[in-house]
Amino acid sequence: MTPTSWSRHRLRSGDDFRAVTRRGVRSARSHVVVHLALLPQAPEAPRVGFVVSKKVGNSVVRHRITRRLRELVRAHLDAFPAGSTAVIRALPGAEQLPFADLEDEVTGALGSAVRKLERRGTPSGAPR
RNA sequence: CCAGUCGGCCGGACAGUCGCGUCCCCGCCCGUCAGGGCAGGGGUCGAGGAAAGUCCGGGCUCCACCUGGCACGGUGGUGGGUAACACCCACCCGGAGCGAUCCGCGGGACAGUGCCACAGAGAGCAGACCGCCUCCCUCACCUGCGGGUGCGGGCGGUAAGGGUGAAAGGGUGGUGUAAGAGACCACCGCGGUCCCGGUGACGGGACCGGCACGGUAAACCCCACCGGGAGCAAGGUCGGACAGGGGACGUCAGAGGGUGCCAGCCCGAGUCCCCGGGUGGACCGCUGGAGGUCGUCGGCAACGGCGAUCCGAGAUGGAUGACUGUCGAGAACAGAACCCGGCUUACAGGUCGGCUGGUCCC
RNA sequence: CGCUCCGUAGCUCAGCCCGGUAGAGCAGCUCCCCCAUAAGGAGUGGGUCGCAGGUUCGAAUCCUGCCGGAGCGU
Repeated sequence: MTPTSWSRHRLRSGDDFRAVTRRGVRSARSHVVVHLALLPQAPEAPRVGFVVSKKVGNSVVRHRITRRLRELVRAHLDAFPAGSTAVIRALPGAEQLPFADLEDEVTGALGSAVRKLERRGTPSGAPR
């Protein structure tokens, strides 16, 4: 894998977050939820966004979880289908998890989300 | 050494690999130039003592620029420090402690108003329930014929004692008295005048008064001093998109505004409301400052003057993570968003120093 | 960034301005009525007044600081 800039894979707009969490498939583990969707007009490179709400902890805890998630997503970028968009949401208690366990939860949830997406067949996000 | 008290400092360190943000250099790409872009390489720097809560004070920016009175809010011993403060330092007073030291919203209750429940006789120009005492009346008893004692009743005196209460109109001791009482005396307290010390809060002394004037102002209030409003989403530059319609008031005899009201002064040709539509980009502000360190001088200190030296974040969906190794070892609270000075609150562990009390040794 | 409001019984709220007794409705429990249930009637328990300091003789109430929860403006 050629070195790439992380900023190409970032998800920023609130509209994109809403589109993925509403139309995409969802797969959960005990401390993490993965939403995945194939949106129209999406670029070839997969994009990922994070949601860590205030219920998870204070600012330090939320930042630490976001950094860990970003780090392990960067290591597993090739696990995301081309052209897909993902949102990973952390649940309360995630800061207690060792990094390796968090990695298992995210990759496991991502795997089942990909299978769900393939079973659905047609690209989701089609207009109603 | 033990116990205590006050203050300062640290807030895991080092090394390696991968990864992120700012800035600089190189490289590559676009462009006629100006310049712009990048996924490559190298270097530099990269959260806190509270970055927090947003409780005060300022800087900065804008508001047609800001005066006076009222209202509202804040501050509240004195003197300093400071850009300023509700902060800091020193001192005074009161309280706690053997002490070092700590705590105090610490002006005014003879400008006025209000409140002081329950209990209690009486609670604000107070008051006689029990008690104590003089005198008078009835009755009984004793008698040395002057009177005395006792039960009951009455007119009074009395704030020493009991009892109520947070608080009962100076305290303690004596003189005095029928019993009592600042009625009188001593000391203490209180008030006044004068003298001395101090910049001052205040302290000390002498004399006089002779007790009159309870508490509450974090109750209304009075006094002194302070406060124009909004906030970096301030404000500005560039670029882009769209669609306009209706109503109210007004254009110098002037709507409206100067963020409470009135007056003064000033600005002034547009202002406000409703329906509908569009944008929601980039850049500046943006970090070099009441800055840190060291020396020296002034000051009890807070702090200030001078000189030298250093540059220590600047994001914009918001940068610090992953793995490994070593070390008196897995440790706390916690993440900048315009900046600074404070306050308050949270906090594992460690470390240094001053002082106090006790014990032991020389 | 700038503000506002609210924490009182299991639940929904009074009481706070102007300090002395904490109260209402529903719910709960006991009894009556009824063959039985609901309804109705009578009675009854239950509150660190969010937390901690302070002012006062005395604080749910006044002051200060925290904690938690809603909401508004830009």
